Amino acid sequence: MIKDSDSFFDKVYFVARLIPFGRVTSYGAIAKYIGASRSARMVGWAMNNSHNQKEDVPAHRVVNRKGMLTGKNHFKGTNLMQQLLENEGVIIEDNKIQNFNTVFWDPNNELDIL
DNA sequence: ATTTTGACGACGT
DNA sequence: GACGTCGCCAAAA
Repeated sequence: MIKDSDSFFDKVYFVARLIPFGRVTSYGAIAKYIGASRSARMVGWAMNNSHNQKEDVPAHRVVNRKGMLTGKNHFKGTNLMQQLLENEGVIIEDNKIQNFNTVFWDPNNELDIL
């Protein structure tokens, strides 16, 4: 479970790793869940830094609130992020998740069922 | 040390 | 709904 002693970044990584296969969430949703609703940008920054983490973070499952793959240029290839998502059954077209409403996973709504 | 730049998002116009 | 502003705060310049 998340402890208050965990740093902001650690919380972001923790939540990101909880995203189920084939589901996605938004930076803002994560930020809100960890108690920093107005710091969505920091979540994005955390993702950018996620490759430094010991355990890999499924950063490809995190998009902005519109469901657009704004961070795809931060991945190796030009379409790696999209590839990974489509591999999980997510429909993507023009850098945007088509079935966003169905694959969206909000930790605030679904994680607190624990 | 100061300024700019973002994987963002909520609001106001 | 498109567009501009503002808040947010860590890095890089």
